[in-house]
Amino acid sequence: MEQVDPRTRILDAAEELFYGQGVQAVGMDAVRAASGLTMRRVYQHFPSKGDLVEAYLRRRDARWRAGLALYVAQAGGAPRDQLLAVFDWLGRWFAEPGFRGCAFVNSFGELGATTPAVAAAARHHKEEFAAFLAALVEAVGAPPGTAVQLALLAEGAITTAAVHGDPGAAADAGAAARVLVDAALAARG
Amino acid sequence: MEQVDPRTRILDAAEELFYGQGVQAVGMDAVRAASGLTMRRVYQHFPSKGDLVEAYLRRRDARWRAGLALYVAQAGGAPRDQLLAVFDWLGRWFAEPGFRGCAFVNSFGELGATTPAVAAAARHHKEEFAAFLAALVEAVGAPPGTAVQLALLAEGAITTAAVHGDPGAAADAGAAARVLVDAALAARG
DNA sequence: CGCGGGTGAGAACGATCGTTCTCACGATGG
DNA sequence: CCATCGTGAGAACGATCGTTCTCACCCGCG
Repeated sequence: MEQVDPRTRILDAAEELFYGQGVQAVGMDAVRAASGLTMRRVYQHFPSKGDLVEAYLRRRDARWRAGLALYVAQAGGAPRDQLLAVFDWLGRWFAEPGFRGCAFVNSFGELGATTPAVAAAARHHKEEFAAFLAALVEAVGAPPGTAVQLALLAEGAITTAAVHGDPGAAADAGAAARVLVDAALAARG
Repeated sequence: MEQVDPRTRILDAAEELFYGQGVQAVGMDAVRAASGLTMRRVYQHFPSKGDLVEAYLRRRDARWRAGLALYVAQAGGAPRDQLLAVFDWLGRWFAEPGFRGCAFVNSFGELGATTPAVAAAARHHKEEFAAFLAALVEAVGAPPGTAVQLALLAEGAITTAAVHGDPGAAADAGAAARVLVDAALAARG
């Protein structure tokens, strides 16, 4: 029935478990069981748990940013609408079942101090997101500093929504973003 | 020489280790060694690691909020200056050696899904911080929604400063906060 | 003096983890 | 038909973890 290639099945299982419970809380045997494969096959594709963690973060980064970019692009309209669509997208993400905050922030807190690759993955993910915002902000015609501020809002919304279990943080952040963007545009004249 | 009471020594050791490396990455024996006590004494004060983790989070929450409140109170001046002093204080915290983000967010990511007490501690910490901000915002005369927005900025600054190792996030958040507060006052004006 | 209770120091225990190995089996090629 | 190789299934291994136990020792009280 499931003809998905083994690597994908392992990554799917790892992502669900690592994200949902934390990396250290999940044993390799749980990943094996959830993937429906044998231990041998798992280690054949990922020689160590560290490799699996890195692959999990890499794939999640790519998917997350692609999903955001797609949503924003389809939001179409004026650059300003695209910018604010970022916060709509966050709100949808927050409302998904099993949402538990940013996988990179969570991994960073758990392993960042001891596993440089995890810290680097988190930094990379946040840099890419900041660059994405910066491009949108530039299209709007606001100064780069505004992009940094919007990134802080988005970051805070992710964490707040996770801890409080309240997707409404996205709307709060979006409202603040609108004020900041308009203020920056007005100041620039 | 060290006549500090054992409980404090254990909590000091636990805080440094748990915060610096993550809770799961630190074994009870490391806490024992860092506290300079025996295993028996450690378990005498904290019957399980979970108890120690909860005590660590409780004490850190109290200290963190007391430090913030003290700084803001001493900043004196107009309510608006007190509000912005919050971000000064964050900047000083970010610049401290060993800063590694919010202990509660880190613990939440690591254990929140499996340990309800940790999730509750994180929620409580954030609620108290939000309430603190709300009081300052009310004193300024801005609407409550502004406090929520400032909380998102602060939250985002903490995470961003941690992941990028850049204390400048506090200044960025402070600048955004000033804009939001002034805009809210002008709108209410 | 003797003895009971608490202590220090660390070994021991059982569970769990990441990783590797065993071994019977099934497909493949000569 | 037989030798070979890779596989599935899971046991095994060594390390580490949280927690408890052992035991020699020291204290104050009879």
